[in-house]
Amino acid sequence: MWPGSMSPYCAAARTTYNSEARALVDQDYYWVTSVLWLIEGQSSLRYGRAWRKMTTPLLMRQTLRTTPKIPTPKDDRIILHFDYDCFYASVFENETPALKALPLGIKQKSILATCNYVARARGVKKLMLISDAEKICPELVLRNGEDLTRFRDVSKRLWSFLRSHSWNRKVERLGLDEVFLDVTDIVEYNVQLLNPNALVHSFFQLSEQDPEKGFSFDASAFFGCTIPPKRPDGDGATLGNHPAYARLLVASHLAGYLRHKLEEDFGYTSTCGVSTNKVLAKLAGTKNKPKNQTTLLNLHEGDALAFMDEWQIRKIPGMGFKNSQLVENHILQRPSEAVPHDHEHAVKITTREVLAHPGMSPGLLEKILGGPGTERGIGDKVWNMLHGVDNAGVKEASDIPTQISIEDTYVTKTLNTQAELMRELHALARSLIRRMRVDLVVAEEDDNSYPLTGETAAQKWLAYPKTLRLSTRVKSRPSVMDGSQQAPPRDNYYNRSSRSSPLPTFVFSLKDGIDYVAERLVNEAILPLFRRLHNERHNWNLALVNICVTNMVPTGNEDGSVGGGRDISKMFKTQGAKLKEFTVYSNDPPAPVATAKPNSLRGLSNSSENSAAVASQGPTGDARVVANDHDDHDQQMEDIEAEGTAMAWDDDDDDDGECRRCPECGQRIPEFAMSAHRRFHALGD
DNA sequence: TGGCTAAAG
DNA sequence: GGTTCTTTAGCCA
Repeated sequence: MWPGSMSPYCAAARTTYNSEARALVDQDYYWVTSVLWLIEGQSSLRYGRAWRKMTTPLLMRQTLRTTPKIPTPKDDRIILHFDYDCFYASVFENETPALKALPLGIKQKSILATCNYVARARGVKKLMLISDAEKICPELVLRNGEDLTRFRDVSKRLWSFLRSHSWNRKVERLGLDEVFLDVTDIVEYNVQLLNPNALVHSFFQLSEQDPEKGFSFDASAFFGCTIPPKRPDGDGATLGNHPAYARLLVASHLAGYLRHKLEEDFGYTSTCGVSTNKVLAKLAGTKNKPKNQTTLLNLHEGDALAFMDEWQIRKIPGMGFKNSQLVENHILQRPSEAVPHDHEHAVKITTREVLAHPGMSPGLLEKILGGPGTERGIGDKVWNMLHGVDNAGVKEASDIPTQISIEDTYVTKTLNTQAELMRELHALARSLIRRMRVDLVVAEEDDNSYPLTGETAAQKWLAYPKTLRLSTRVKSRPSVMDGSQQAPPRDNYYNRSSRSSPLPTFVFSLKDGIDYVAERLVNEAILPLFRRLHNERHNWNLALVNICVTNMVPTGNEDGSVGGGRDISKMFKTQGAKLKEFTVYSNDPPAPVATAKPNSLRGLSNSSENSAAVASQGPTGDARVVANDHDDHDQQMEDIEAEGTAMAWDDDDDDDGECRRCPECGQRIPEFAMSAHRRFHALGD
């Protein structure tokens, strides 16, 4: 298969790109002089160039005027893109293997979030209405996927596995079911290891230290599919004469191995794309789904472009609905009002058509897509993407999410009463605290360094979120009053409004139960925010409530997370300062006569367990400072309870004066919250 | 900080 | 009859 005349791979693998410089004159591109190229700052001595052939002087003038720059492909990286096959469905199938043989759909409220391939074979599609799906496939087995916990857990496990095979920690998760890996280093290392005389019996070393750790593979062929399909007789590029070829080939085997392990060890089949940047890897992967992989052989200038040509621009990651439609409207010379704007109108146009459009250039794209409020440099970015050039790096793995949020929608039955609100707020707050403890707390390995915790299972926070945010969305009521044609504003994502405040530090106490912390969070922080959003005491018509913690301050530790936050006592001091602001703010509107204290937790907060231990695990070990600070906060919180909360539903109070003692916990509960409170007891955890 | 938009799965 | 639940990122004032 390999001509004997080819040079040894080891030498070839070290060949620089200079030796690969080539001109592609046989495509209908423009000629641009290299001088022009240099003037434009696009010079590249390392890479070959695509020369665009100009056929007419007119075109030449046009080209020189608009100077479309053909982006320089940077193909010195190797990127893998993993996509777990119908992930949500697979999670349920792994829990209950009998489901594998049945058509399975995962629902979220009234829509089908996803379904397995058995269901797809019967015509069921993702994002269908449940009612439609059941019509098409009455035997469809449905599972509820509104609670994402199980998916998050599995996603994290699979991600950790992939991460454990990375040398550079560049392992980026996209959603729950996709992962990018930059494997340039590990692949390059293994290319050097290839023995040209024994390709069939190659060994892939997964560890630089331990040469035994790895797997055998056959380097005489690609693993999985390739684009273009590899002809058995070869097509010129070989392991010996093309470095990118060797890297992609070796990478295809790594991808195959990782996919195999994901399936064997975890039970998840996946699809993988192998290429030199994120966009290409992701697109390549979609060519053979499910349970397969595809390596894009973009070995020569123009290969990436040829690959991109066929794609509808809407399918290119990063090209969303809005931008695709703007481009299509321009190409088809269609006024933007001409297309139905309400529903997602399919954008059909392909990369080829866009690039063939007269005068197309980064500048023109900037004109089409740019403007106030839009991303700067969008023209260049899209232009590059259409050429298969994507310089975005794979982000380094971080254990710390930038934000944790939890929300629920109330589409059929909006929230209107305080009881309903309290019930939902408590439920959301409990989920949030649970999530914070799962995602932000880790076991502390070194137990003697924290004698002050006095706890058996030493745990600590990876990061402390500083900010709490509450967002709501109200469902617009059809206006009965005016018969005008004015359509009511659409109830969409963007009709949210939000308020934020510092996150009280008691949420970091791991000693207290979730319910207790959640209850306090609702009463002491979320309700005040709610009142800043809604003056009315009821009839808000809430269609959505979201609570979110963000603004993470890493505690700074061994795990490679970005530094800062070393000194925890300092961190709590800042929080203290913030909390003072908070207190002031809460009192800012002249506090009304506090006749009653709705939601007061005084009964509970007097109990001795309540004192503290917030951050007793702080790495500084400065217990005194921390504890003092915390006491401060407690005091402030008491203040807020006494005044802030009472202020909250201020003015004309007719019913909030009455509080009753809960027979179960003895807490004083305002009348309106009593039913919610009882349910709270009934639910247990 | 908060509003708003866009995109992703 | 019905569009879920998030996360990230960017611009603007």
